[in-house]
Amino acid sequence: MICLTAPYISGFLAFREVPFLVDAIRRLQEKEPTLMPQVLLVDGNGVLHHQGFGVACHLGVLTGLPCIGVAKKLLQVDGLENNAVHKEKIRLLQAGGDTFPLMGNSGTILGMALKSHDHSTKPLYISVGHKMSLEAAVRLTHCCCRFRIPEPVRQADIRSREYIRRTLGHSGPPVSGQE
DNA sequence: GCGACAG
DNA sequence: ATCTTGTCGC
Repeated sequence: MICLTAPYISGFLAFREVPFLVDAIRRLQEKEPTLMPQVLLVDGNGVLHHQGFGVACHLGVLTGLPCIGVAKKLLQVDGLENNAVHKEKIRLLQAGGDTFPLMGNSGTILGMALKSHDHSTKPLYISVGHKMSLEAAVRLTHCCCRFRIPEPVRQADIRSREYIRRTLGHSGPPVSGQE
C-alpha cells in the first residue's frame, strides 16, 4: 500500500509516480532478484515529452533498466497534434504492427504511432525511455499485444484495480487507478 | 469563454 | 484518470 502525495499534472507524471515505481523495483531486487525484468514497459511517455524526458526516461535512469514509453493518447508536444492530418494517418494504418513516425516541428522523431493489433482503431504512442532504440521498442511492444494494450501494462492495470477493489474498496481514502 | 488534457 | 450506456463477439 502506498500513499500518493503529488497531484497529477500533465507533463509531470514522473514526479507523482516514479518514486513508487523505483521502490517496487528495489523491493523486487531484494525479494525476487531472479524475476528482475530486462526491460520495462512504462504506462506513459519517454522522450515524447515537453522536456524530452517523460516518466519512462526517469524510471530508466533511476533503475538502470531499459524502458519503453507506452502512451494511450498523443501528448501534444513540439507541434505534434491530434488533428485531422494525424487522424488520417491513423486511418491509413492497415495491419497490427503498422506504424508512422511522430516528427515534431524541430525535425526530431519523438516516437511512433503503432497499430497494436489488426482490429485496433486507436494506436499506441511508443517512445524511447532508456537504453533502447525506437525500432526495438516498437517491435517488442507489438510482440506483447494480445489486445490493444500490451499485456504487461494491461495485467498491471487489471491486477492493481482488483487489489484496490479487494482491500480498500469500501473504506479507504480516495486513491485511484494505477498506483 | 477556449484550448489542452501522458496517468 | 473515472463514469456510464449500449453493442458485439466468444
